[in-house]
Amino acid sequence: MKKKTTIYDIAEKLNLTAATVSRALNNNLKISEKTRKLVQDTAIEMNYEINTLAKALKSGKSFNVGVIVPRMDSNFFASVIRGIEEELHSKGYHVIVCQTHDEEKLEIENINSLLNAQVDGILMSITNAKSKDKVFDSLAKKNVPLIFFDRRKQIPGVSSVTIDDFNGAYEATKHLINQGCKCIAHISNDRELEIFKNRFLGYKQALIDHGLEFNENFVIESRSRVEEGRRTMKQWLAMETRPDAIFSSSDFSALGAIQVIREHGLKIPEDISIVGFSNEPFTRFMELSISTVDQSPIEMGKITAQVFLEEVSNGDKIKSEKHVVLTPELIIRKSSLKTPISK
Amino acid sequence: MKKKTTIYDIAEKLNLTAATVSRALNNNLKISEKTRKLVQDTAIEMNYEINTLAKALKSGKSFNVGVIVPRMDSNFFASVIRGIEEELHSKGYHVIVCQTHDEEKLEIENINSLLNAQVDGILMSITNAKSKDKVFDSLAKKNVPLIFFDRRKQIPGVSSVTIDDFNGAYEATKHLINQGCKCIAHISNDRELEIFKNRFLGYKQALIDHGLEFNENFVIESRSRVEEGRRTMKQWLAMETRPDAIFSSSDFSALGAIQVIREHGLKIPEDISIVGFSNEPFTRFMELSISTVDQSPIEMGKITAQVFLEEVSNGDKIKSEKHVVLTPELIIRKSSLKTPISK
DNA sequence: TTGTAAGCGTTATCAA
DNA sequence: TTGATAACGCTTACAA
Repeated sequence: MKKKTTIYDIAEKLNLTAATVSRALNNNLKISEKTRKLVQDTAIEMNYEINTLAKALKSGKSFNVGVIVPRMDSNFFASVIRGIEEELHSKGYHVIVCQTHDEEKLEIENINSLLNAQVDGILMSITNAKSKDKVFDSLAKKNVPLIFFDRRKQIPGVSSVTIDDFNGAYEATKHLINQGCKCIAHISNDRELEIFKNRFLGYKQALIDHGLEFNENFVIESRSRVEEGRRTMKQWLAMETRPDAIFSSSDFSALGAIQVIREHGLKIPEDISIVGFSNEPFTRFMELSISTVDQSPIEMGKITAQVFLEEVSNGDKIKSEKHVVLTPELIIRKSSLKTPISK
Repeated sequence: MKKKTTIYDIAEKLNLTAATVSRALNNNLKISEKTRKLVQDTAIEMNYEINTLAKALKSGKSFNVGVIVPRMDSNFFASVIRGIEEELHSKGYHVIVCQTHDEEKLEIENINSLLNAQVDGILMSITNAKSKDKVFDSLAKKNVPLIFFDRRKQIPGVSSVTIDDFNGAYEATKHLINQGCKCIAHISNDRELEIFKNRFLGYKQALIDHGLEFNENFVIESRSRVEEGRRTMKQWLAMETRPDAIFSSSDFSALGAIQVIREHGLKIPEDISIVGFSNEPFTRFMELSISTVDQSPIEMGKITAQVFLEEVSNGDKIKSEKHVVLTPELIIRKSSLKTPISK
């Protein structure tokens, strides 16, 4: 029970040749119905299973794709990955997931080792936009499709799937303004990355459009983590005039801000209103549910996978970028609703 | 810039043979220092990169391992995976992650498609213990190492890495008893799975050891999800005598229980005390922080990977099971501390 | 120390 | 419709 059956074993048993067996197994070619049936039946009988490694060597395709995310213990990325998997499994692809933990070094390592694993493509949410062009160049040279989702970077020839972050941020900020907030602060993040730049711009534009003053002191960049949200909020509470609302580019830093606000004895949403970003499950489950912006991650994953499949099927044709932009949805919860809806 | 350089290209350029190049590249063998250096230098110069597919075909190893988890958007599983990755990357392995979403059908599909992807081993946390022996048999037949972590099943010859769930549950329950709770309910889960059986047994034993009555009505099986915790808690609150403490086998269902308790106007921990399991980050971040049991997931991942590596290096020797059991740590927070420590 | 040649399991091309 | 053969890129006895 050790050795695996190959097409040669089947061929031998049926007095055929491996080529014929291969054809019969792959259906499509010119093969008599009789031998096809015969081959397929004995294949089952002999427990034959194709050796994907051999097939991969021959075809030059591994049917593995790499997915690189900053982390996978957030609902957002886990859901994107799920979407990717659902779309790709049925096409025979497998997904190798790597985490960067927001470390550029790990990101580069991941790309290289995925290349080394002969993946047919890399779908990624970039961690850090600075000067990684060398790695991306080598991807291009090797003709390995690269597709960004969510956190992207402008690279000629590289497609992306994102949401309309500007709009999501604009609507969130507008909502806070409608709630009567006058001094809205923004927890931003590395604005070298488009998503954070756009969230910032949407926030700023909403202020301007509604006649509120934009104040640089009320925008701080921090990473998407609870501790960073805490740090940022502390800075603002130490200022002489404190904000009366926070629009955070991340649910995690929003949560950190909420903790600090409460520790200072302030009330949410009365004293300070909050809106986060991503619709992480905990925003719904908190005693004080958190308003946020949903990014339809599963759909994002599926579409990313589809874009990848398109690029693969296009093969060596002239590369063309494709940019899909999904529409975000503002979800209003307790943390920003000053006039509660009656139960 | 299309075609990749192979060892033949290098051989040709240096008037050597592919075999020599291969040897020079793989260091170890008998090769003159001179040619080795020469080969390695030109390899770099020509941008040579080994074709892992060919190597895999030849060696019969893909250097991919499959990891199957119920879900990866929980900190616990994400951290285990991280541990596995950290340990395995340095050995040249890649990790293919699959989620079962607690569906047995998906689990079987995942196993099969990982086998199809020629993985060198499967590390998994099983979803459902019932009658899957066929799949596991085929793993054994193919000589693909299988290692369970956390959620395991007793299969002869299969190693596992778990925590001492009995002890974790015992300590958690004892803590509730020490807090003065008399009627402690237990949110269990599929007890076909050892971890849940053991948590149940630890809970029960703690009751018995401390002279409390064990009542079957206060043990309900539910899946590890917020909604399920809600459902379970509602059942208990509808009973004539309600519990004064809950020990949940999952942080997620503990959270659901907490929501329902509050919706009924009851106070935590005064009216009902709660302890969860897994130390998910949200248990720490809640306004009402949740007591829980830490399972050191990263270490669990690393050890699981080590056990895998051992099995691989053992090769075809007689199989022997190995069972590593880690010690859990009870973390006491607000949800179960009736006499708060002074700040 | 290096070369020769076979083989890993498939598929594609050409011929029969 | 089927067979023979080469090729994918690498490793490894065996020979030289």
